Amino acid sequence: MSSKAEQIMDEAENLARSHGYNAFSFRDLAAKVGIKSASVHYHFPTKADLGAALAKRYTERFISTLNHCIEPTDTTFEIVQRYGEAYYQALVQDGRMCLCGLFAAEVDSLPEPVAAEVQRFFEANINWLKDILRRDPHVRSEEALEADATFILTLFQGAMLVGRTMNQPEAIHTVMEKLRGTDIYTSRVN
Amino acid sequence: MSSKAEQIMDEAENLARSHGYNAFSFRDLAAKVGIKSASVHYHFPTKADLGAALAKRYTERFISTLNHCIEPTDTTFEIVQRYGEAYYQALVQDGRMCLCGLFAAEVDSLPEPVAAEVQRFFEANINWLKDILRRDPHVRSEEALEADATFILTLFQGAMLVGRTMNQPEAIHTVMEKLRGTDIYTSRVN
DNA sequence: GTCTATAATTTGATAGAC
DNA sequence: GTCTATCAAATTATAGAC
Repeated sequence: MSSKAEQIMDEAENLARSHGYNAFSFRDLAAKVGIKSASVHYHFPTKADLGAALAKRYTERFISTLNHCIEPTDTTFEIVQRYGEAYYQALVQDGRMCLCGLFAAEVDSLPEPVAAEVQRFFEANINWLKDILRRDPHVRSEEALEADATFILTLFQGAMLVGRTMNQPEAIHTVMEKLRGTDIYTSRVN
Repeated sequence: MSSKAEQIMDEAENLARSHGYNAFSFRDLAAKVGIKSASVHYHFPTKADLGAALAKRYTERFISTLNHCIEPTDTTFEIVQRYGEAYYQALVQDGRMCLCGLFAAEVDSLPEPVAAEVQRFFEANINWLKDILRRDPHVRSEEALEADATFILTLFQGAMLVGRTMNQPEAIHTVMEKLRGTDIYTSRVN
């Protein structure tokens, strides 16, 4: 991947995380990068190609970031708090949505390859959360793991959506605090 | 409001709840209704007018539906279950999103009057939930009311978003069940 | 209220020069 | 790799006849 392609993806991600897939054009994007729209097509033949590449890179980076901030001694509680904090930082640093959360809303009008990547993002999140919960001394059934992971994912996706719309990013911290009052942290130390 | 305008809104709502605001056109809509796009402009001068009218009607109907399915003897638990069930039914009956949840994702590319209506939808939901929680024998501070209402709203919005994307509407029931394991239902009877 | 016709703009995409 | 030039299609919206 050339550095120019990455630069294009960086700007495209900014636009997509603000306006969504349907509301940014190759011309908007080219203007941000400082090239012409025909040059964008050289790197990404179609908009679907670009969209799928964006969602894939976003997923890989998101999961990678999560993996890099857990220590073997961390409690489930601490890790899930950091998971929520990742959403908060993504929202508050530049006021932008989760790329795949936003794409998910548009899923019915997304080219199929892009929609598939968005599904993979959610799957990857569920699997990551299940792995974290599996480390927990409290043994859960497979269904309980799935349910707990789904609960955490949907809660933060919703909080991000509502928090951005209402210009209240703190909504993410609000639900993070309320999450303490659930049975998710059965083995919580403090 | 003429019956034709309502018919236009009905079809527009179907399209918008599938594809979002940016991915449906007056031509798509006119074709569904069986008229020409110029005739749609007669009823709604601009797309922003239509979008705002859609969001406003949706909010009023959503809150009205909620109000019509509570009985004085209902417990907080029962009412919040029905609140979640409203999301489930909206998703499973026709596979479509909450109109304002979808619009919320697009908020940065929405005409300002439409964005304002979407904010009002969330505000109305928070206020409705706070009123329900206030009936509860368990006394809460104003901040606790706000936090609990935000928690419930964001959870179901997120579950709807993820559930539709993954073709798993049951995700809403999953989080509904997990919601029982929180301190939201402090005064729950059963 | 609905139509035809059309304006003005934007969109995703391609051909071909450099 | 990037450009100019251009295309075909779609978009929001308006004017004016019926």
